[in-house]
Amino acid sequence: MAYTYEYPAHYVTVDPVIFGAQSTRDTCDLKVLLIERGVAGQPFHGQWALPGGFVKPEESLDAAVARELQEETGVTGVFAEQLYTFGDPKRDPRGRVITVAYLALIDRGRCKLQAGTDAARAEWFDLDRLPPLAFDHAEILGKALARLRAKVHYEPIGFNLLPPLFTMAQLHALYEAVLDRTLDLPNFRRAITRLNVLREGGEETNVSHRPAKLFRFDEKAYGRMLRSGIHFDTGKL
Amino acid sequence: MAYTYEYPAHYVTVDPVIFGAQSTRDTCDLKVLLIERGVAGQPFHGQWALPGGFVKPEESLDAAVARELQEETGVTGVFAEQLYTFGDPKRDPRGRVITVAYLALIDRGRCKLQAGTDAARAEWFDLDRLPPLAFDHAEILGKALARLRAKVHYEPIGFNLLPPLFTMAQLHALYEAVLDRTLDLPNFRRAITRLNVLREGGEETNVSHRPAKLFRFDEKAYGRMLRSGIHFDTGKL
DNA sequence: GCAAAAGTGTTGCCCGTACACCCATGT
DNA sequence: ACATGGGTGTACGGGCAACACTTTTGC
Repeated sequence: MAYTYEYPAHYVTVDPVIFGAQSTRDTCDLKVLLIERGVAGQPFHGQWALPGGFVKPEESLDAAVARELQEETGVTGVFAEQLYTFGDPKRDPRGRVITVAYLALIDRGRCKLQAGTDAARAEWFDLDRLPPLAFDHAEILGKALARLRAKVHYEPIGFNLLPPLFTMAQLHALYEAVLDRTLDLPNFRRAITRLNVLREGGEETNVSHRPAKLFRFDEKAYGRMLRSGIHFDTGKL
Repeated sequence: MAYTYEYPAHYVTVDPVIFGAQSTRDTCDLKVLLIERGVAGQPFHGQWALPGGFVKPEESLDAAVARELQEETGVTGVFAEQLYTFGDPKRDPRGRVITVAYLALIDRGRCKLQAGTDAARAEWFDLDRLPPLAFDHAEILGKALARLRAKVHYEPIGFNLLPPLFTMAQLHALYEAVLDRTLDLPNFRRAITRLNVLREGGEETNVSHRPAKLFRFDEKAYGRMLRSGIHFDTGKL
């Protein structure tokens, strides 16, 4: 290396907040993935925490998160976006650790939970029944949930949280779960349709009523929309 | 220290993108503060860059930014919010440096520019006449500008960029400068007034036409609004 | 009185909301 | 035929956009 610095170095971790949805025909429950800290002698032993890990020397932050996500969920290509960086000097009792938090979204149906190296077990938790969390992870989780709710209004979330083919009712149930309030289904349908980011993909079968159309997210159409400068905007939904 | 880690450490810097506005009666120009890298033998010597610096061991990220801002502008209490963290392993040729970028807003009238320890000089640049920037600072600046423009729609920006007392015309000119498009002044006036975050503070004098009312930002009213759960929303302005 | 800039009124239109209503399928 | 959920039509209201209009000062 041609140059070096005369400055102090810091430990840096990434902490993804992983929201997972599981959809049935007309319900959707949204949970968050936590791990139980399993190394005896370490602070917060036995408490629940976000499934983070240290950043390796030659690894970008995004790559570090992708690696952690793969280790925890067994799935690659999980959606994740950077959320906020927490750098209070006292946030880790062992010394200074700066953490870059991420927001990750996944369909729980795709996951095979695997406890990581320093976790006793991994589990999905309801958002209104969270255990006490280690470090400042409660604050991080709060910020992630706020971001998720804000995101709904200007970006096509949900498509990461659902299976590839889904019905309007499922998407509707997901939005209700995320926003924690009811949404008029007819109006929701029109609001989404207006965006032109869905492609039809067949129909339900074997239901004792009119079959629902199935949709898939049209990433190309979404890309075109962004490039053409038109804002994705679901209004107030 | 009771515990230590067996993991690699990283250098961490903060890089504020400092936007500064200068208002006359009916114009407003928005510029960004850059420094010229002044230490011979260091990479990007002689090029322009964001005025960042290393985070000290016992210092929070916010404190590090506040310190940098004070050093560069001579002003304390400058508005700054965290923007994004850039951690590509190759972003600094000397080795791995992770940087936490901040968005800072200030009234240029308050600034006394001071070149920092490793800067030859500091200067305000027009946004459409930027020099080539060192490191990945062009990307950081782009992200900061996008955030500033998005912020306008849901938060009372501008009040950090103007003197304590200002006219509607000045605020209007600022919004036009930030968004880089024209806004109907009568409608703008109503949109702002509806928010109830301004207090009247006298009138202009010595103008050869009807004097404009002067306003100041009412932080208490804004705080009350946030706590009561009402969303600040300027609509599409 | 006139010019110049501050500030108000008015109208049309779009879009979010609420809710009544029709459609397609299995039993 | 009827129950069940999928999907469409319609009418009301609030807010943004455009622009005509009135107000207040200095000269």
